[in-house]
Amino acid sequence: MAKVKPENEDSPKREAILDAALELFAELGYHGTTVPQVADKAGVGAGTLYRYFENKEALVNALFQKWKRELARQIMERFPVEQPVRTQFHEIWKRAAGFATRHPRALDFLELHHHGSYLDAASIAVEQELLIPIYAFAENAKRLQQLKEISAEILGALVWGGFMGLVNAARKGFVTLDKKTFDHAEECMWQAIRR
Amino acid sequence: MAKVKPENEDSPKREAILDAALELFAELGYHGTTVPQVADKAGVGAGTLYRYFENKEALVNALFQKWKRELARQIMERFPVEQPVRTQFHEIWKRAAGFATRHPRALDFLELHHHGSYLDAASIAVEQELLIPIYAFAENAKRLQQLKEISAEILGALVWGGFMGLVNAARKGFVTLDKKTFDHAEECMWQAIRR
DNA sequence: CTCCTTGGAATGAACGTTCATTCCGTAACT
DNA sequence: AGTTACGGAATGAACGTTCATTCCAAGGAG
Repeated sequence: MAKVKPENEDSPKREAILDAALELFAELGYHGTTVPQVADKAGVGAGTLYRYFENKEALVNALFQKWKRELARQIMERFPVEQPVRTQFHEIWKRAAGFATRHPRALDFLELHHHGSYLDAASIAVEQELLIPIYAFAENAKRLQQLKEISAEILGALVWGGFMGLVNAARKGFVTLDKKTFDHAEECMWQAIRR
Repeated sequence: MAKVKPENEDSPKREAILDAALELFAELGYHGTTVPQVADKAGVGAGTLYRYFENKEALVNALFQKWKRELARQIMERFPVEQPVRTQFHEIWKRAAGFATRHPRALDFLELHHHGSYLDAASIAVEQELLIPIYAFAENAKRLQQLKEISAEILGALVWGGFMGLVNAARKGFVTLDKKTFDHAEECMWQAIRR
């Protein structure tokens, strides 16, 4: 009755397709990846993919929203609202680092596709889910006179940019993403934004 | 007999093709841009493009090397070797900011294509032209006990990442790349790396 | 239990389209 | 006239997508 797609959520094949697409899109890009390639890697027929996603564009948007939301969730879930600002920053950095080591492909994919004319309005809107609480943290910390008197947007861009710079340097083999690296980098970026 | 290309350097058409390719590759990506699109925007026929570049891949590699070298040149030319470390850092940041405002498309392009399976060995090697002097600056500054005792690779990744984070935030409209923004960001990133 | 029917899930060869590249007639120069 | 540069139609390969067909699990009939 209500079922439009065969298995609207949670289907092993749907997950296999999303996993295969994540690896290929992250490595080859959206236009550099072919649909049969995704189907092959997922172990399904090319036609099957169209039972789960309307087309290639719908697939990349589903993938983008899935991982952007997952990133936002892992960073913001049960955020220690009552803790000191420095502790909160440590928590954000630690969670981002955890995500980077658990899902390196997902970060590559998000970074490579965060602009892209094939992203629809829903995908662009999901950006906000991560940004709003981050900006809220920055504004609050500034009110407590713990951060520099600089716009939350600039501070956020520098911190997130520094983090992604580290991830990119790791992919090129210039650094390794171990605990010591993340700890050093966290201290640097805290000095960058603290008052 | 020896002339393989009609005008091996400096030809108005060659430059027009490179300019058109820069805009399109930066916006649509390598695989998302078609050769006739580049030719149209450059105001030449599709066949003409192949008089100046062996194929699409040679074009994107020429473009990558051109702008990566130009970036390295603008940042490192007549570097104030005798000045204090803080002044040197200011100079690097100022030059990078100047490049970002003069050639925003070039930064977008380099950022979007710095991984990419179509880049050849020569393109990858050009990365070193910027990295080596930057690391030399960091090592020297550390020897003078002006920077944190953290590997030059990490410090470099954070500073460059922060800078690119700013540029990306500007493309999404979260910040504007005026002098005040760059000055604030410079102070932040100096705090990030200073001892 | 075995056989037959049924219908949704899955498939991959085939389709129309689009792409990178080539080819060749024309224009521009020497 | 001879040579080189140019443009854009032509070409074959590769793409995203479709659809006629196969597969398979479940259920009813005997």
